[in-house]
Amino acid sequence: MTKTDVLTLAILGSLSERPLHGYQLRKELGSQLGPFRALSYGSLYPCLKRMVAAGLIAADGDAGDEPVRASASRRSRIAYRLTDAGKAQLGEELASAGASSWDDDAFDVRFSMFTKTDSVTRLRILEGRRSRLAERLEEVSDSMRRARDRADAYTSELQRHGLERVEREVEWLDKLIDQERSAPGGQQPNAATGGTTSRGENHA
Amino acid sequence: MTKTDVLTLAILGSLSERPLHGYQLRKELGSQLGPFRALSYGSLYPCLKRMVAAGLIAADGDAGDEPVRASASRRSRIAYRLTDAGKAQLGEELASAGASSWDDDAFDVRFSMFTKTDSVTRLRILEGRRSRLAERLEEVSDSMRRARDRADAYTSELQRHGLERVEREVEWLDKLIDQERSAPGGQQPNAATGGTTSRGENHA
DNA sequence: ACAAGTTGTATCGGCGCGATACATCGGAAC
DNA sequence: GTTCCGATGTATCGCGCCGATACAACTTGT
Repeated sequence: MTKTDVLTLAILGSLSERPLHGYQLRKELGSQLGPFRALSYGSLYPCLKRMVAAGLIAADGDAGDEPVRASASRRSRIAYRLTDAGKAQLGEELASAGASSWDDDAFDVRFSMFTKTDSVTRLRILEGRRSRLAERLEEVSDSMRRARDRADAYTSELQRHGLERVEREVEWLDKLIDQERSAPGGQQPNAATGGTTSRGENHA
Repeated sequence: MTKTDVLTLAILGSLSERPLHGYQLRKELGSQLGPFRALSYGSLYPCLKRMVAAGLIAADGDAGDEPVRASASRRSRIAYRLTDAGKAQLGEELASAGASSWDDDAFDVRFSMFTKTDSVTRLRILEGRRSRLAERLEEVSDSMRRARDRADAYTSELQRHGLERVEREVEWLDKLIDQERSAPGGQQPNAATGGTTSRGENHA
């Protein structure tokens, strides 16, 4: 119920913009989350099926993507669109900020949908992610201290590098948290939507 | 045959030091590759079974780990040790430097076993990894250039950060490659260990 | 006109993960 | 002294994800 898996959430997000079929969806998500971690069809299509079965999305015969070439026998394609249940689920998910929002695999997805998220939730997720990373920092340095002599130079170097990588991400998050605090409304370079965002309770 | 999967390789490496049972193995590997990506029993035990079936390892009744408390009914544990076939497989794998040595998930494992690897192979793996990362760099900047206006600020920021991360790793590799070139014998980063490191056939 | 590449949907086997279960042992609490 | 908790230890189940693969129709280059 409350356990929307990451891929489902990502698809929900993409389809909220416009209907898409599988192939497009894959490209979209692939480049959204960086070209690495490109999602495979072996996960996509089964996931779409699950979502249809769950009533979150519906399959239309075709996507209204290319207004040109109206008649003739179009290549077979299946366009998916959000149902009301899907929209509801997405909204619910976007408003939430639990541990599942800052796990390794989930954080990127949530972050890439931040324009659809209100400022308070954004901040909560950013901070949650930061504290998760801080835990890791502890674990790694502990582990390095403990293994001081036992570990060979290459293993140590690997750990050192891993530690550094996490430290960098913490710095990145700190920067983002700062920005979010100083401009909670939804201030983005090229999104001039003067919308519904802040009402009442924001600002910690 | 030639397709040794990553977990198998990691286990082969750990067991080459001394016999271990599952629980120890998990800790060992977990801290070797950083405390994150802690390997689960749901993969470990099945993998051990596969390896036994393949003849790479053998199961003894007990590990000779704690010389104290000789008698009595020891807790049930199964110590695994490498067979000759396992040693051969490990040796073969360590001498090889194919694409499977610098994939995302495999590289760390190979790197953490570098003390067991000769200098020429080390350099090949390091350079292979570097060029893989260089490809990614290209892909990401392409993707960012292409999505210039379409992407919202958060998605762009995510991509920018991803790019930076890859750049950092390339720098790290460059440093390592430099060190490896200037001290091919078995010299390690900052290890003043005049100790146990190289014995036997080092230096190609 | 024909080949080659791109778009598009779909499944299969296998593996890794999280959850879970169940036993034993050491030590701390009371 | 006994009771209970947490670490040690082995094992399995379901399920999601991946890589490989197959197949079909459209598009473009030559």
